[in-house]
Amino acid sequence: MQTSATAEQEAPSARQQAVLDAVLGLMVADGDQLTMDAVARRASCSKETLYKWFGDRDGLLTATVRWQASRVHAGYDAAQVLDGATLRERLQDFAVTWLEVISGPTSVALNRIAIAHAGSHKSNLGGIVLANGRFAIGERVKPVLEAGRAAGLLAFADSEAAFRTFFGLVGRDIQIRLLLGEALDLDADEIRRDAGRAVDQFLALYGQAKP
Amino acid sequence: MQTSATAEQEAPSARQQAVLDAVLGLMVADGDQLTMDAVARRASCSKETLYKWFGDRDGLLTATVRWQASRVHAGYDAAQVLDGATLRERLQDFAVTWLEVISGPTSVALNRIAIAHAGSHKSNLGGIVLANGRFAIGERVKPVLEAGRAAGLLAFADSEAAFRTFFGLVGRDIQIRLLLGEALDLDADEIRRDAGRAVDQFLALYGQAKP
DNA sequence: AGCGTACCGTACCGTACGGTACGCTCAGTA
DNA sequence: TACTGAGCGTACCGTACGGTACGGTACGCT
Repeated sequence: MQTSATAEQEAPSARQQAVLDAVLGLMVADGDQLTMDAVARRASCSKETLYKWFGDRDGLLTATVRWQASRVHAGYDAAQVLDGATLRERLQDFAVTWLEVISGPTSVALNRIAIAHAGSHKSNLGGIVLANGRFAIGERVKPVLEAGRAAGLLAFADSEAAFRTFFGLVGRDIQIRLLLGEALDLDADEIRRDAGRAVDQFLALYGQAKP
Repeated sequence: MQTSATAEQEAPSARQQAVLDAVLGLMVADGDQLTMDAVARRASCSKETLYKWFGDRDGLLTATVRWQASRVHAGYDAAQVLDGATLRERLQDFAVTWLEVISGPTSVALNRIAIAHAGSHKSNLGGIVLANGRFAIGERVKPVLEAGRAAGLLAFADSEAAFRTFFGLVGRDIQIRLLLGEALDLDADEIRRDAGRAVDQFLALYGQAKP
């Protein structure tokens, strides 16, 4: 039996990671040049090895998406008691991180691939990207919101709905514009300002003065 | 000289429109079955005619995007003096329309194609989609916002920034989730509720009691 | 009637790409 | 040294698809 890094959920070996990085590199460099030949050439490996490791093209893409996803997750530090400044800071961090992710070339390229794939329903990259992007951050933000509510700093009924508003205030039209090819490069300063504005707006909508 | 519906900006003939509708139908039905053969078959026309009319595959796609765009635009009724109820109503209309558009299968399919295309930079469908989607609605909403400000109902410095916030509050995570393949069908009721919530939030952020 | 034009249907061509086969090298092992 | 297996490079196969060519038909126009 060969070592498929797709069917089973084994972590890819170092060599395999290098291959997946090559795939990411190609995606970023030129989205539609993403052929098995090109991958093999760039990764200096043989196509046969690619097929042995990843099964087929879809398996390679899936493994790549998972590999990238595995790098994005940071620690889930559970929030304890919050004061207003800490809450603001935590939200600001999330907003900055999210804006950095979605405006990064890797994320743009990966989302393009996954979206193109979502049209033809085989092996849903879209689901994986959603699970590790939009939903993963939701699961990380919602506890913070709930801690904020527990501390009397926020008021909302449904944390999912509150998070979605936060998401909208942070992302606005940025992701769709990038995906559709607009240049639009955000520097760190602009991201910080954007994140700050989003947090201010969110707190204006959901915050309440501590009684 | 042949009648190219691409190079020049002539409106497509009725027959050509039928062809473009066939393309849209194929896009919606099965995104990656979008081959020139399939289009010709579905439109009951010959491939040669397709090439004569649209130049090449890209030209056909471009014409299709333009054709769909030409159908979305509604009238630009200039806003005069606004009272609070009218402003809210206008914003609600925009929000409902926008949500209907982005959640429609045609929009999803078209955006998928355009986004996939945006990876490989030839003939930017992405630009056309942006111009006729995100930016077109921006140009329609901003005058309303400015009229609202003129009437003392809204307060903001930058109408573009205010619009982007509105855009984020309305769209939130819906478009990206749909593009990535989540099922997520919104019925008319949910859209109306969503739009209402977004407008409430927007007014909470930017509204001001009339002095 | 004769001719041109527009178009349909279909056959065809070239190429790019997913997937496979095979020979070669080289490290590890006994 | 001989054997094994992993993996590189390359050649190869089949097919799908973009694009072209061509015969046939319907409909003007003169």
